Amino acid sequence: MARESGETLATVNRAVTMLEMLGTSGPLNLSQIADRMEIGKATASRMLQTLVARDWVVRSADRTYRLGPGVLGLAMWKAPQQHLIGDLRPILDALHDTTGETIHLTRLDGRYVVYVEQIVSQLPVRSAAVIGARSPAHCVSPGLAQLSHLPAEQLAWFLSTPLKRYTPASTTNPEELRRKLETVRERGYAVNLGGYRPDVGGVGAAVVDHNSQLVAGISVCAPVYRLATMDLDSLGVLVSDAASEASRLLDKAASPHG
Amino acid sequence: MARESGETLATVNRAVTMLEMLGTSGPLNLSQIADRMEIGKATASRMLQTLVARDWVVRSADRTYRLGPGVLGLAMWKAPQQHLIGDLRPILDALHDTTGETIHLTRLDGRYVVYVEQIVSQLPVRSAAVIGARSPAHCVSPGLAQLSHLPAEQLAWFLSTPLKRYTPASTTNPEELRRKLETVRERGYAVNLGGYRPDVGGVGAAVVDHNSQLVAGISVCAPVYRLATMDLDSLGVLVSDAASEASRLLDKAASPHG
DNA sequence: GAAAATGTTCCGTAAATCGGAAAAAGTAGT
DNA sequence: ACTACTTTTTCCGATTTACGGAACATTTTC
Repeated sequence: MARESGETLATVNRAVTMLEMLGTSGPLNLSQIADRMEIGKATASRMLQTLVARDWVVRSADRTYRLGPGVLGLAMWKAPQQHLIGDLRPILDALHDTTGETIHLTRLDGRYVVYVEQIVSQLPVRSAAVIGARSPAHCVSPGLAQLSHLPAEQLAWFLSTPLKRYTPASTTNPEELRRKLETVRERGYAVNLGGYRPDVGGVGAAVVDHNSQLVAGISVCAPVYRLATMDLDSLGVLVSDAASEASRLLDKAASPHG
Repeated sequence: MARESGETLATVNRAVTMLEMLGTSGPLNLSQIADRMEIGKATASRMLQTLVARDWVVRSADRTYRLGPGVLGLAMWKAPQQHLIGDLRPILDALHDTTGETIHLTRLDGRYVVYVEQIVSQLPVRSAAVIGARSPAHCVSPGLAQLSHLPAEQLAWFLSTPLKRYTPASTTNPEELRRKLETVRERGYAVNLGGYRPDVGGVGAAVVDHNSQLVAGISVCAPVYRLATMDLDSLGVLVSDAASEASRLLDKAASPHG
């Protein structure tokens, strides 16, 4: 074989081909896989054993193979999240440039928001989260923004279980929270002033897809003392516009596949 | 290295490790990846190039790598496909029992149909496809049935590029094909007699969802000599009814999730 | 139970892959 | 624009790995 630059790894290519085949055509048995890939059964057997050992492929009792939780976990959770971050990064950057504050991208997870991505303020006093960390959705601006887009049944469930108090500014009355969320929904953004950490606040808005399904939250997060000096309406419009822009961007990214 | 049975392929293991790492900790640059995996940078570079070439990894302008649409695609294929086959299997079975011929479930993919599922005839002479294989949409009955449900712009695109001839029975004139598709649309089923393989034909109909969006094609496929002995109108109605039943079933299956 | 089909292990050997070093490309600071 | 530094890519000798045919083992079918 000629040694050319840019050649790709044959074994890796074979593994990718096998996984893609199982994805489009699985379940398949060993002979079918070997035939379609035009490789020896011994070769196919070894590769399948390797992928089975890693839970990337599962073998059933009927001796057929299909994709396993290892790769499906990547495909269904990890890859979409990375795409979300990658696609939305320019919008987060722009919002950070405009405000100079810490920007968060979050997703709603049960009763919490999870911090998926952040751009940290360079100001001397700033607020920052840990990626992967969680905050109670009803106490922070990105949570409120996302809750305001929940389908009614899901919101009813959320409001039916006790709302914990973290600070004097936490909202713990379900009816009060419901009214608050209606305001957030109409206005397009949510404000939190010390609802979870007494000295931390933010302004957040929800990113929804073309079916109005909730995708994520974008928020500007800052020390309360600095938020108090800002025109919160203007900031809210800024964040809400960023979220709308994100929604459009996600639509554009999705539609070529239609 | 000792040659032991049950050893797994080192290169495949490295690729799996890399992809999992990108999923968990991505985006990462080449040096980070090489350090964490304790492999040479040259090795990491080659593997990343391979995965980038297959769209399983994408490289950003900032020289970081993250999971790509290829991995994402595994989930997209897997989820809708599994659902589709499972739900429609009883309808395919019934059609096979009634006709005794080979039944195909296909999806339109660009200018081709892809064979997603099949039930093979037990008659001594039969037609069969390979799951995952493709046939040109304009030359086979499930393709014609699905093309007849394409939105106008997509059909215009399809007709604007040359229609390849595979046999004397292939339709290669765009206006002729357009008229044919109008007939198919009105009638509810398509007939192919040797348009792709000279001795193979079929009768197909399209499965559409509640928004009249194209989902799949169902077809009865048989040797031409046997099709010639059948009442093609009756068969067409049978297939068209099966496709309608499939559409109803998919609606029912879809609405609890709404 | 026998035959056929399918899958696994063994082993010689060709092919593939490795990593260090050199070359190329990219970034940051002045 | 230039320079220094960092990161990535390419080259190539050498080693390792992975290949497939054949033998063997297991499972399925009649």
